[in-house]
Amino acid sequence: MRDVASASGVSPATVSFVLNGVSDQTISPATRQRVEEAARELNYVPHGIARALREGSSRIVLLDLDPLFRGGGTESYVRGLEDELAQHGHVLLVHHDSAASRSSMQAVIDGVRPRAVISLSGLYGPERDAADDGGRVDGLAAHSAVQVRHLVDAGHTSIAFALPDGDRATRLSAARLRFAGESARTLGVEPPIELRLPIDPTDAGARVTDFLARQPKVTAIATFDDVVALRLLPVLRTLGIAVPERIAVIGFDDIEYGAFSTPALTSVHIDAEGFGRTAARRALGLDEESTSPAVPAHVIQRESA
Amino acid sequence: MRDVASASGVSPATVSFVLNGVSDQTISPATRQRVEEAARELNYVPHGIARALREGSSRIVLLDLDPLFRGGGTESYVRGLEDELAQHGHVLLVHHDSAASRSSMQAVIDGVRPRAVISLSGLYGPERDAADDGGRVDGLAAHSAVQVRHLVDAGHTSIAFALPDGDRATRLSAARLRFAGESARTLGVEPPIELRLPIDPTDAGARVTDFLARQPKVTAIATFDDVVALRLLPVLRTLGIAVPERIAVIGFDDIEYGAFSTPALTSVHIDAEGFGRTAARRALGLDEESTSPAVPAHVIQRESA
DNA sequence: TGGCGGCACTAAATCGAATTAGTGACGCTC
DNA sequence: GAGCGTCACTAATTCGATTTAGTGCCGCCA
Repeated sequence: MRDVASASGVSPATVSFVLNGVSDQTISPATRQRVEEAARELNYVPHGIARALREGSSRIVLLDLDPLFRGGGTESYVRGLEDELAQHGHVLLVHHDSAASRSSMQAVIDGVRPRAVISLSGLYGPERDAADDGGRVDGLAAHSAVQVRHLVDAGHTSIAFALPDGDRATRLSAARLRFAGESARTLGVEPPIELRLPIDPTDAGARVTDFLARQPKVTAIATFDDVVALRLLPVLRTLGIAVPERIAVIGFDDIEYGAFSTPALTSVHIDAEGFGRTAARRALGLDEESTSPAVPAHVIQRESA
Repeated sequence: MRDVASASGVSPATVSFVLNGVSDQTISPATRQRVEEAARELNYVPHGIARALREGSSRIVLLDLDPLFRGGGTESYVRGLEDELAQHGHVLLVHHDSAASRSSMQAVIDGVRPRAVISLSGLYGPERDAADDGGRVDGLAAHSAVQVRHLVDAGHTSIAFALPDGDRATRLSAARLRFAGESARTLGVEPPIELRLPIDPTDAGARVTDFLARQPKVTAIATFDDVVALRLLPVLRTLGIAVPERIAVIGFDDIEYGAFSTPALTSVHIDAEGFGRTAARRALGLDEESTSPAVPAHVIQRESA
């Protein structure tokens, strides 16, 4: 900045005023132009660290991402966040919160002094004290409702909810199951019955056979996400269970491969990018938290439900 | 820091000396202890931004991650990086380099002044001017060789290399194809013939039928990764092509689901976490770049090859 | 012609740590 | 007992921007 100042024959303070467009300072057009030109000439870029020191926080927004959140629209969510932040001169950085480094989050925060932290990690616990996620969790509830409603509208009254077996995504899938239960209740049907699907297709087949024997009234399965649905479909096929005639299946996320399964997977499309944008705007304090975002979800109707 | 200084009755400089263990300063044990205690008491954490300003760069290492690198061991790679960096007081932050924000990378660098940047994005172009990746690319070449050698050792002399159709991962898959070609040549067989596999299984079936009609001598297919292999297997099954009898298939990455396909997928296991650790050590200048890391790959022999 | 207000800037403090150049006190030697 | 060296610290500068409190100059009015 000092170089720019001396190149344009003014003081560093003036350069700062010009480059930041400080409104309560009067700068003559001539000076303004000289400074701008000098800055361009020397291709000056503000030193983010110095600025952060003075301002108290950097222009970085931190996303605390649990491996839990692989897939499930997170990629789009990140894209939305990043784009929107870039539009306001901020930058998104992701901290991948592996179990080993759980404690490192504080170190990261102390190290970068981010403008805001968006934490998806602690979001599904009972406390919900993490930063605002752009309504993505609330959206999840609303979107679970869309999934269940599609089945109920089609006449199903006894529904199962399939989620992955093992402890990889327990908190998130527990939340989804809860949301599904709530919306079922609102729609006047029984809450979905939990069906944990093992990874091994043989085990899964046994599990499904057993499940359907115990729950003969079940005619539809909503799944945790499309990945589960795409594992479920071949299992049902091997068992000779017709989809959607005997059992209807609806996924969640609308991933690419869903269109190519047999039968093609009906799913719920979620505008994760929109949630990302909202989260960004809220993190920067541009939107009111209270205004609930109208990020819609809709059913992608294909063959399986 | 000033608080710690006055609490322990010394100057800020002394606090800095104590807390950073500056070696060419003599501090009396008594003082040292008083300072350390005061720091603990006030739970003082160094202000990363201020430190970064003084030192010229922050204790952040930036990973520039292209969506290209979804999967394929990247998750483990990140874990390895993060763990190793944490061990040396550094922190990993990931910049998700979406196409829209390609230009934002410079902004990020100016904003955080990272200690090092590890860029996987530009790594497969002809220039290779990006930062050291811990030998992951070179590893990729070596590991491609492992994949091809397994087939050659089993007596195959005419090999295909299956990669995803579409332009999502072109640069990376082109590199893999090249590496496979090189190792085939070294082993004295013809370089693998490219087979692009469309996502739609029907299209894929047609493509494979056509391919095998044109290349009747092909008896084995090495794939870009396990995901491609897991798409290929059902396609071959539908076409009535016996695996591994008529066509052997070997994947790459050793993902979890590979053990549960029919037939179970033979694959190459890669220690991506090890590459991450190496990349971290190199980024911090702890290892020589020249010492080639002995991060091994080995074949996970199952049924498909 | 003295005083006042506004314009267009500048000087200097500030953010929090790291670091260089000292400084006072003490011990030791000749 | 003057001089030197070591020990155990401290004062003050630095990093690069932002920001507050001025300052000099000009014009205008009484």
